[in-house]
Amino acid sequence: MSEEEKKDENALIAERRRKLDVLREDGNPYPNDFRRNALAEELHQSYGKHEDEHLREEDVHASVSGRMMVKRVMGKASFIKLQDRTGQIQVRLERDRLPEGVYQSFKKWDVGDIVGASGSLFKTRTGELTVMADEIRLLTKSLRPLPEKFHGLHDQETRYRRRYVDLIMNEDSRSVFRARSAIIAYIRAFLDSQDYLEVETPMMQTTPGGAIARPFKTHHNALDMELYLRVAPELNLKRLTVGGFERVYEINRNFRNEGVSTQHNPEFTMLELYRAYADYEDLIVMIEALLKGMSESVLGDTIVTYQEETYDFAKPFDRMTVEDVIEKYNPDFDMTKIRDFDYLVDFAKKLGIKVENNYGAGKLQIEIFEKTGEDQLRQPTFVTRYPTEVSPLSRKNDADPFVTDRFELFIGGREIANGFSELNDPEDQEERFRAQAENRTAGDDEALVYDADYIRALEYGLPPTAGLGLGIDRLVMLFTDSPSIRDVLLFPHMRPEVLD
RNA sequence: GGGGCGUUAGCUCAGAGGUAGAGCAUUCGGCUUUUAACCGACUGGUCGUAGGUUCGAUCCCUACACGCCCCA
Repeated sequence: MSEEEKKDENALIAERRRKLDVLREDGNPYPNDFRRNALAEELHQSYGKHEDEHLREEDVHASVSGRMMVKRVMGKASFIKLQDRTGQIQVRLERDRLPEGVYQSFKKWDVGDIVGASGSLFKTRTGELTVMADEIRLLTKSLRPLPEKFHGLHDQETRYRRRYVDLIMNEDSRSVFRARSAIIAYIRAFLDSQDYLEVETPMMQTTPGGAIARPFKTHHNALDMELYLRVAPELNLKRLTVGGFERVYEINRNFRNEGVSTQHNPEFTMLELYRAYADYEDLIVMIEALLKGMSESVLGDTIVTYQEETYDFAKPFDRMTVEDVIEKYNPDFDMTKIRDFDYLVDFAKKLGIKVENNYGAGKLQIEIFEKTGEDQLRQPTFVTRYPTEVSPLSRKNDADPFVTDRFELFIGGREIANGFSELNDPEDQEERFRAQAENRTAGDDEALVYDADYIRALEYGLPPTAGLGLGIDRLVMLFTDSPSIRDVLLFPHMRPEVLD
């Protein structure tokens, strides 16, 4: 880069680029032959309690490396702090303990540079464990200044767009993503121990299905065909259950072409699992055990605090039916008319719900439920008996075919999980698809698409099965007390940034 | 899609219709146990973009972009 171009650059970056030029003259400023033998946290664990005198007697040698987050120069000696994946460790540099000229070069290094250092451990007057460097090297020159050390990086937009800077600066952010990883690892261990098989099914599909949602469309050039990004893996996972994989799960991305909000990202992560010879009641038991174990494992406590509310995952969760919820939160509702179409239409309209002409009593119930009850379900609550009309893949209840053997789990007013006994009667499924197709013709572009191969699979025989979907992002929000889904996604969807 | 708020130095933030401010960072000097190190000096800006009003706009008005929050 010419001096001319450097002038146009931010002065701070230009200054560092000049330093880089000097470093290049003396060799490679990006060496890859330094090897550390200790991590910050290990050293604090092993030697944090030792007295200075004791450390000096033992003469413990350590090689550490990481990003230089603090640099305090006091004439001929300095303290720096290196940050590695486990934390920070202080290093002391004294001019006269280092080879000729090293200290002079070090003074030109910047906060943000990646540095490796070796030396003996000691403790400072204030008791901080420190490496007294007898060797120190610059391992990567950083050209861009980090945010200010005290206030850090606060700007939400920059935190999402430059997640790398956010992760360097904010321990809170790092711990959210460690928790996310721990949650997913816990789920895998839990399911693997119960003999579930983890599988991967296509994200690009010719027929999107498995959920009532609008898909993203894309195009395959060589085959010259339209493809859809999946809205759910459900139908494929049940095909595998037909194939004899009696316990399967997939943890991966779904894509839904909807608005973006604090609760919704266009791509999000779901756990879906299917278990043959089980029903939705078995799933309810399983979720309670899963969430209890997860909170113990990830948080070390079964009490989860989210935005000033607390939820106890050690207690059995509340149970209500959809109709119970409508009754509880609509005191003026006449429950003798809970399935009366005309009454439901009037009631819905009074609530300001836009009633489409293909709505039946079941859909109207759900609209009223969502408008008046959903937000109120703060404590973990299984809501059961979802109308058949809005549950096209669920098994009808034997005693009451208006509803299905289905539940959704709500925590903090939000849907976290959705599960049901699967509909394995191919003729019933065919009728449900037809009804959905009619909705689609009527203009509902979220309705299910008729999937003839899925019917064919059911015709071979899907064993009695229970299936569950669990929203990982919302679960992570809950466990990390994050108000926005963007806080738990490493790279949340953003409109493109204009970079010149 | 509608409403509200925001966008000023690398970062965190003040500011007022009349030559743009602080702290930290940078640069230079000093300092061999610092902890937001300290002391001294200096530097750093198309005030989101484009129009408009005005003698004069970063400030007022309009549109747009991006973000945050709420609503559908």
